[in-house]
Amino acid sequence: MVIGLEARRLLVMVVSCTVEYSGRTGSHLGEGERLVIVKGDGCILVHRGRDYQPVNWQPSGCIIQAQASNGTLVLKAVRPSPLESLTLVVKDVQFLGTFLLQDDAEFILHASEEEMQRAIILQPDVIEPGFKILDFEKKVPPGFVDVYGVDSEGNTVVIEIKKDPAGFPVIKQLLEYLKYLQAPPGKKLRPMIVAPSIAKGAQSALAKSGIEFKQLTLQKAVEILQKYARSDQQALKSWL
Amino acid sequence: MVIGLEARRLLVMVVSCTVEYSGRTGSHLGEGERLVIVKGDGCILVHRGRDYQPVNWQPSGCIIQAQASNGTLVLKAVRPSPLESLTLVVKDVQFLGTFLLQDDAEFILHASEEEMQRAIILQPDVIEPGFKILDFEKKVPPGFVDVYGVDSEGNTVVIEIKKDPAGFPVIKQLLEYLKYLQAPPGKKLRPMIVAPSIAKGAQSALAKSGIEFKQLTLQKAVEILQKYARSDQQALKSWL
DNA sequence: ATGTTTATGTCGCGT
DNA sequence: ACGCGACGTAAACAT
Repeated sequence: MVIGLEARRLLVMVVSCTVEYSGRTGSHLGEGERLVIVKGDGCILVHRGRDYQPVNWQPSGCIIQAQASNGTLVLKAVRPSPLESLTLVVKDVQFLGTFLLQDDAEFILHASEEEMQRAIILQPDVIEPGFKILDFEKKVPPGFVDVYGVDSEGNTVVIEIKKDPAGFPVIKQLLEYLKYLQAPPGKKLRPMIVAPSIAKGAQSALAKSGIEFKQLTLQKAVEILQKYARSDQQALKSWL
Repeated sequence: MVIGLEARRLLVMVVSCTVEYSGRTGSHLGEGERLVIVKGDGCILVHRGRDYQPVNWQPSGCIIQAQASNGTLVLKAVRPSPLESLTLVVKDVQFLGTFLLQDDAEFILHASEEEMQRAIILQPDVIEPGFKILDFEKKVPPGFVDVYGVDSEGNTVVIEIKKDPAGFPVIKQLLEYLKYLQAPPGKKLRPMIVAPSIAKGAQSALAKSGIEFKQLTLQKAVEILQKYARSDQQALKSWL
């Protein structure tokens, strides 16, 4: 008897089983009770009683077959490339249910770096009075300059934004960008890192690099966004 | 009314809910049906109908509170450090169950590097004819030499094993080990990397370093292990 | 189809 | 507690 793994349906079961994995490497898990989830897109998760991550799994896009014989159910999930297979031998089913999840909502992730950028664009003087934006996501060969503008005296300001404490990598990255940028005649090129703080060991390297640092916390950025955007505050006002 | 989140128990529910996350960054997910899992160690997973990974989650070790009011259940999972919170507003419960998973099995992951080492130890001439093992996991100040032996001419061979394509780090590591090793008088010291392949940019560095490269794939290693070990083939013969 | 980069990565280990 | 590297990382994005 073969269980029809209903297309588009979510299969949830609590079972006693063993799990074998073979592929990029291999694993073995003896008998025990686990929560098994099979999703409609052909991925499978085997969860134990603790830990965020499943003890065994197979990502979406693999072929799942199930067959029962002699009172045991064997679930097999094979991923074509890279070739790897997950095999569950189910001895005992404590719970089994299938669900059709009605879920059309859009998932919105607020990338804080993007919000910091938006805050600077909306209110450039958060950097310093008189700062004007010329461009953002400006293309240079190694990547994109987050914000590009001029200060009150006409000097070019090149801003790299970091949501985390600014460390060596961002210093290196910004120095790389500078190779492809230059200030107008008689003006200076002011490289600047905008971040909530400076990483522990990076203070002296930052000083030596000639890069300026301007503190901007996510909280401050959010305040600015709130001030300018009356709509879309729902996600923000539920802080606690 | 507050649901008692039974200690050590696994809570599984299929609900219609909204999810807000705020912490390292933030996210918003409108109403829809999802599978929610709360484990005994205080982690929470919100799964949609597709994809291996949960759409929202909180790792283990966070404080989970639940309160019901006006027909809606609010689940909150707060992680102290880094401070972040996940909030579910549950409108409708399609399924709810709690389970006590009896699971004492040990999870065994076959680290392929270890199996490559075992294959070399079982059959040293997989490296080259006449190669003899003197020691493995041999202690040197910076770490452990994977395999240590002599070739047919009495030269000392120092082997570092990598399961992934050998890159710069392993070259550096092996060179480090060499500082603490020396060949017998009149003999050579032969550093060697054993790996399935050489990483993209590492070819020339490897040549310059004076380190030899011997290809050994996991598959070849497994073949050798199979040849020598008649037992423990169960995990291997169930392919497909 | 393959390679590269990101991530609310998570997790384990060493200091 | 913090920093670092590994992971069967997975997934998105570019080639």
